[in-house]
Amino acid sequence: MKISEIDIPDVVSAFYINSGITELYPPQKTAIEAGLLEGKNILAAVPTASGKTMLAELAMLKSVISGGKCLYIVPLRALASEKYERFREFQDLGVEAGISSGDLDSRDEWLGKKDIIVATSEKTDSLIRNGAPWIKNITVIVADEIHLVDSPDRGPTLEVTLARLMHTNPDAQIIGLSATVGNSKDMANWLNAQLVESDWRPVDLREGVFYNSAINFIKGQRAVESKYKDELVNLVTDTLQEGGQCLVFESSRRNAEASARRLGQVLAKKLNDENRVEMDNLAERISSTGETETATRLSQCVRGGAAFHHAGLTSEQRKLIEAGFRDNLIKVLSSTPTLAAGLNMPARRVIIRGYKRYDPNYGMVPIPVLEYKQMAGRAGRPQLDPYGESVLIARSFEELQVLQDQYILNDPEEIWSKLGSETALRTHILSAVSTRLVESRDELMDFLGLTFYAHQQETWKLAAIVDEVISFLDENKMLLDTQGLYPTELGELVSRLYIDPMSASIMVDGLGRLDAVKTSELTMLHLISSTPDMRSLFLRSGDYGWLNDIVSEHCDEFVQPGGQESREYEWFLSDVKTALVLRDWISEQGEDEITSRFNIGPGDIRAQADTAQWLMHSMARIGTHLDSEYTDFVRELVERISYGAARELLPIIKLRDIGRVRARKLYNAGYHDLDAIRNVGFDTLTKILGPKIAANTLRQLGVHVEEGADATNTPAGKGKIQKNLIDF
DNA sequence: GGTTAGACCATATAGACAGCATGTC
DNA sequence: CTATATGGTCTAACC
Repeated sequence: MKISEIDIPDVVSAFYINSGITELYPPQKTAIEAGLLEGKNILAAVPTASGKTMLAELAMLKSVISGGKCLYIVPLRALASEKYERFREFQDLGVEAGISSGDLDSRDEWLGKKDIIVATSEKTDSLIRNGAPWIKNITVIVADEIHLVDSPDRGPTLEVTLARLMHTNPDAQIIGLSATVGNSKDMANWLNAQLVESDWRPVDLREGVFYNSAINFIKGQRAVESKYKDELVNLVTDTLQEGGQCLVFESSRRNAEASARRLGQVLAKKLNDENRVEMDNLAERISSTGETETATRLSQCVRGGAAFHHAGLTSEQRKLIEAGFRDNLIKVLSSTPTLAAGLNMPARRVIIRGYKRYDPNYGMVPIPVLEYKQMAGRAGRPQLDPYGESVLIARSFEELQVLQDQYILNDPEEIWSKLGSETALRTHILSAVSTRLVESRDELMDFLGLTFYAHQQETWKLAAIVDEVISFLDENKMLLDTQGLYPTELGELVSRLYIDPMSASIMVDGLGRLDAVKTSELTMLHLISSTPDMRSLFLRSGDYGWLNDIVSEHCDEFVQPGGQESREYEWFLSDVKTALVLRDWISEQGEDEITSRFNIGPGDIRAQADTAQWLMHSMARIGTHLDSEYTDFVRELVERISYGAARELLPIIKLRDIGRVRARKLYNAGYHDLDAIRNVGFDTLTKILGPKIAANTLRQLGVHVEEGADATNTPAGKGKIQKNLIDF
């Protein structure tokens, strides 16, 4: 089927034809035959890279051009950015795209004016809770990676949000995009959608298991030369010699880094020098992302054309690595499952080394088939690779057979709603009551009847948990359970802040008991660290001793001292550990000190600080609501977490270009507030901040700085020349 | 004497959403 | 209730 033959506006078909797409992929054709362009709901359960996004685009563009408005729901912020960048290309068609996720909002005034809005599922939920007026105008809803309703922690949000949208916008077209799963019919049934299911891929995928110097496919073998002792190195060089790239999936950060190091060491000697300059530049840019061990190690790998990728990297480091891999400067990327789902990062050969993952309850468990298929599906770049290869690694003949049966020949699991958990229901019941979506228990059960859970199981199974949750919310004064269900002011606040009602309850309780303890930074940081919304750091065996010392030293500062039972006490200690990272952060400890002291990555510091800031902000709002005398202290901590700075820097740190480091320099030089800085001469300030920043700072404060004053003092254009060298 | 393969033991364990109001080194 | 890869250290075997 050709683009020109389908029922879409001419401008749309012209857009695709101009970008070189004239023919539809088979799954896209099937979707159109199933009514994609006639407003029918569609569930497309097809492999990655088989044109899912474009399938949704066709329906969205058709709708927008006749005055509609679309919502594109994704599971990850990074994916939100990726889709947003793509949809911005529709600007020439007069179609405006917007984005809304925790860290990015459309620069333009209001999402209401946008035609296609990309948002994460939680952000969508939050927008609904906060009553975004444009939601009712939505005509097309796309749910990307909808199989994630199976996820225990985030699936419920997705299904409740979709149920709610179906409820408020019954005429909207729903397009679900899913990986291939065992029970896609169930999901299609829930969405009242036509099921489009296909195994078609634009690049041939060969799935095999490496054993005894060869990749064993179901039919046939491929020998791999054993040049080195290291099997992984052999597998990688085998593909590199052919001109392809490799993606290696590992089960832990440590393994990901170790593999990248080994690969980098070998490849450094083998790589020809055609990209030497660019690679060294990339390595240089990576090492300038921070003076941490992670940055050093990563940079070292990149010099050998290898890299690792995991959540301990800062987002800047991740972006550099992703770009480096796309530009083919990095030949092998060794990654934890960060890259397994979502981002578009294919490679000719995917090596799945860690097919088991540690679970504290069960030990090492094999990953689900669904996850294996997602990783394997990364193999083969459309148009660039003649085929894609995925390789599992076996250490024995028995393992080889098990892996073939278990993964290659096996079908993905069924997905099951995880809405039946107390945690999930707590937040969504509060939301439904707070927004007046439901005003009684019966209405609540009716609403829950629209969820995926209800389509798989009987809702009466939920009744007992629903009762428990309602009495929890009632006891904690977030709703009134009288003749019906009514929200309290606190309940509405908690729902809008988007925190777990359990966290709110811990905060309310903690704020009420501050008078009884010696209230310090640590008190507050530990309080938020003890909420379920904060993911506390892993407790290592060596931590026990020194954490104990700190705890006894500060024992009068904790609102919730550790429980008696050893398991409870361990949780307490890991909360304390988390609080200590945050305390170091707001005490201006260097990144490298924190990362080495706690053995975490630089990205972890940022992630913990981000969450902490959100929770501290929430606690400030709750404090205001309760008229707590500690509210000002909490607000100050919000600021400090945001900048990672001590209290005394707050007056000056809000200046643009001035962060924790430069503010400290200014402070130590004796400039403690804006007035003091305003009165420093340009020359003096230049000695502290350099000419460029000094000039900008003074201009922000309304001081006139002569045009070009900053440029003259720069060693004539030197910076620029170097930059060019670096960039090209 | 120096090197290396293999045994033994200690150690550590994936990811990432949200509020709010605008800009770090 | 469930595991295992890694890397350091030590020992035995080897040239």
